[in-house]
Amino acid sequence: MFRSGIETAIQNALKDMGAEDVVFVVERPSDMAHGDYATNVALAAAKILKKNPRDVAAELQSKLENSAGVEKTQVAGAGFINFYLSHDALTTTVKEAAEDSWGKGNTYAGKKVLVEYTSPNLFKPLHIGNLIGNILGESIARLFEASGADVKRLNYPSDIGLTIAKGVWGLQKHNLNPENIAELGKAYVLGNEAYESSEAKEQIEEINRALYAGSNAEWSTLREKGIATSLKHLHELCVRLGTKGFDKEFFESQSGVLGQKIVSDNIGSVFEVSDGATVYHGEHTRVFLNSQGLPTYEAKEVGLFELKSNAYPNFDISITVTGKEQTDFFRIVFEAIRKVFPGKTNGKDLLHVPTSFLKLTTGKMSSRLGNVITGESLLAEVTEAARGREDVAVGALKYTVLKQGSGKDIVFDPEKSLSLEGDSGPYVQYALVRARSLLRQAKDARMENAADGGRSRPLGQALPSASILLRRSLVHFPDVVARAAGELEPHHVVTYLTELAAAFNSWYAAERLIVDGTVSADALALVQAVEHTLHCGLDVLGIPSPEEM
RNA sequence: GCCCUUGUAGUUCAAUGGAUAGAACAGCUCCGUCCUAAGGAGUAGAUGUAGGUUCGAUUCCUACCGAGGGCACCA
Repeated sequence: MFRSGIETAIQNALKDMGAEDVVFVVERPSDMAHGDYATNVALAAAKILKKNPRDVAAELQSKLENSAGVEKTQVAGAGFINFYLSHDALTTTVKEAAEDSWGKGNTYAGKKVLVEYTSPNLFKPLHIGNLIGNILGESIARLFEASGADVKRLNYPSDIGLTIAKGVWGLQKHNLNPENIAELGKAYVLGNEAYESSEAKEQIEEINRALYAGSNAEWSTLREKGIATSLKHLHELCVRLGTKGFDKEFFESQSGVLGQKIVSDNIGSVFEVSDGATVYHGEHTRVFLNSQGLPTYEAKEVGLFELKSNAYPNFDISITVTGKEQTDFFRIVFEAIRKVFPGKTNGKDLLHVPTSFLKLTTGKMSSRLGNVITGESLLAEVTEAARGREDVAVGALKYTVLKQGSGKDIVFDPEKSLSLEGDSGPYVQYALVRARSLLRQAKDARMENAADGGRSRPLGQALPSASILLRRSLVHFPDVVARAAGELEPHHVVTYLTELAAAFNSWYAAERLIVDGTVSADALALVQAVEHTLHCGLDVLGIPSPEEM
């Protein structure tokens, strides 16, 4: 990593100049013409040293010229110092990029990170919102793994409550089969309609109470069968989406009972009774136990924390990925949890990562259940558009979800389906497929050690060749992964991969790897580096890497 | 009413307080004896409004306008 070397060199130079406390960055310049790294240190130090920024830059420049891997430095603009990597440094990077350790950082080494995501309402058909949470959570889990953390994947399905009661009512009333996922979904929709129209409101509430109490064997059996069917279906869909298995699943039926007890035990210290309900007064007041003494979603979160922290007492970071409408809710609930469990939460991060809403424009999906587009029908629809390739469809879907910052709405037109060209998952997958195809064919070619054509390019002159641009893009992959993990923002990886794929496609159009049955060692190493980087990048996003398309 | 998030090309998204605001789709031009055209090259097009802080603001602050969400027994 040349960047950290440059940072250290700058810090030493600052010390010489008596300006140690200057806050500066070494970053990738927005334009490659400005070099491979740039720093604003002179601009930041100028004020403290009471000198002209360009003079400070010139002074620093002379002290930085011999940084590792740097061929040339340059003072530019208002006082930026630009660094150009040497040919040897790029060659070293290309070699490193083909190794297993590429893109594997250690910024979270030794940390235990819990990522809770997907967490559907069992009985309800899996909708697009569940899919988005699953996609984002999986990528965050993989980013932390790539950064050295010990990651535990957690799923927190809702297996008790009004939703389940509605489903049980529908199963019984309409004599539907709880072991058939389609009939189960239908039962929920019918139950929901009946509840909304108050046709069966009281019956369903009675079922709900009986399920909590376990007092009706027939209803409880329907519930258990439905849960088993629903979970099985969820796990199958996770496999299709490429989610690694969950390490643990916690259920609301467990967290509710626990939460109820913990909240009751903390009345007076953390919670108060108000109008018969047990509440927490934070930024605003939230009800943890309703006036019947039953746990609300809030109390269940308290119970869930107890379950999580008992299973993983040494965790460092606990991440919950859910819809962004719950942002305020979690702010207050985490605050309450910290008061209930000061010892267990001290020094630990409790984070909520909001998922986007998927806003549908006009248009219909071919199969619907109730008024909701199911995850499966969406996947089927996109697979059809992807010429029958589910791996390409999963790539397209995940790319669309992950390409923007989390929590920002995704506008989606089901008629147009998802983009399969340009800035899209298949675009990156296709670049990888091309690289793999080249590597397969290169096995039969003769190897030559001829130097790459860009070697003697005089800096600052002529347009850099496609292969030079490609090498210079490769350098930044580890930084991008580290930043994405630190910010919980997979979209940085998406943006980077698209740029790398574009640079590779330009190279592919401009230059040939195999000429008259021979390949150059340099060029082959470059293709191997690109192949490996694209693969690692897609892997961190949870997007499949196809062999051919 | 209070709180949170958000406003960038016709559209969908980028841009840790920095240099000429990047892509893609749609539009208009080109590229097919050649490693997979789900590709490549070119062209045109954007920071909601008004102030402020700063050497420098899409980014930070204030107000206004627009959009989404939340605010007591749902999850």
